[in-house]
Amino acid sequence: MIKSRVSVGKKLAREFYTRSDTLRVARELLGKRLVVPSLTDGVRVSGIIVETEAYMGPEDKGAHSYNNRRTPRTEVMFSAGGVAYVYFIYGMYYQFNVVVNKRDVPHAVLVRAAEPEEGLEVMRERRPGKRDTEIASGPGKLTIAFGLDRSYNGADLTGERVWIEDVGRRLRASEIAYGPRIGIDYAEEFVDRPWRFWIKDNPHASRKR
DNA sequence: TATAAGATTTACT
DNA sequence: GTAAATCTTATAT
Repeated sequence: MIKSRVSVGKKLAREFYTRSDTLRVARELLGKRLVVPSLTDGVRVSGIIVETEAYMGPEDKGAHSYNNRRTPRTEVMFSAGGVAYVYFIYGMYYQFNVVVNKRDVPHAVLVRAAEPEEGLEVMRERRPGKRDTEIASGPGKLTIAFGLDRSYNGADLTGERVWIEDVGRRLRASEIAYGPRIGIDYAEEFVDRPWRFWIKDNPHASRKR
């Protein structure tokens, strides 16, 4: 059996994440490759990011860091961009975020969905009975498939545990769709802000609501 | 200490 | 379409 092969990628540098235009970073993460080498079992999994959401505390009522709320959970968002923010939600799921912007500006981008590339067999085991388009088509599903848990909170994305790389894919504006974020009905006037981005017509994005 | 709600998914009616 | 699963965090006694 022939091992599937993927294109060579270039790990995104700190400067990609520390930019102050968080919405732009959220858009530019589309088409990039999320890589988890999984040092424990030696299996490397990766996939192309196809859906993101921007969270821009302190102004954003949908963000955990709204009004600069600083707690043990939100602390990592106050770091300079380029680290992971992983938190547990609904008693069942982890969510994987990328911290963006300068130190003390608590912005983050939630990675909501990915198209699996490397380690597909392992991901299928972690997501039994699911079609390939459902393996990482949502933020909770993605963390299960990629094996991301709380131990990755605060991980440096320029390090060796988890990172995002450029695969030379350049998306046209017409290939990017946007709309309101999901699951933040409590956020009042921020509910309808079109801060969710996905690759248009990509079957690996989360289902429409 | 207690309570409510959550950046979700799944199974079931 | 509705609800259960299940636990951390924030906020209020």
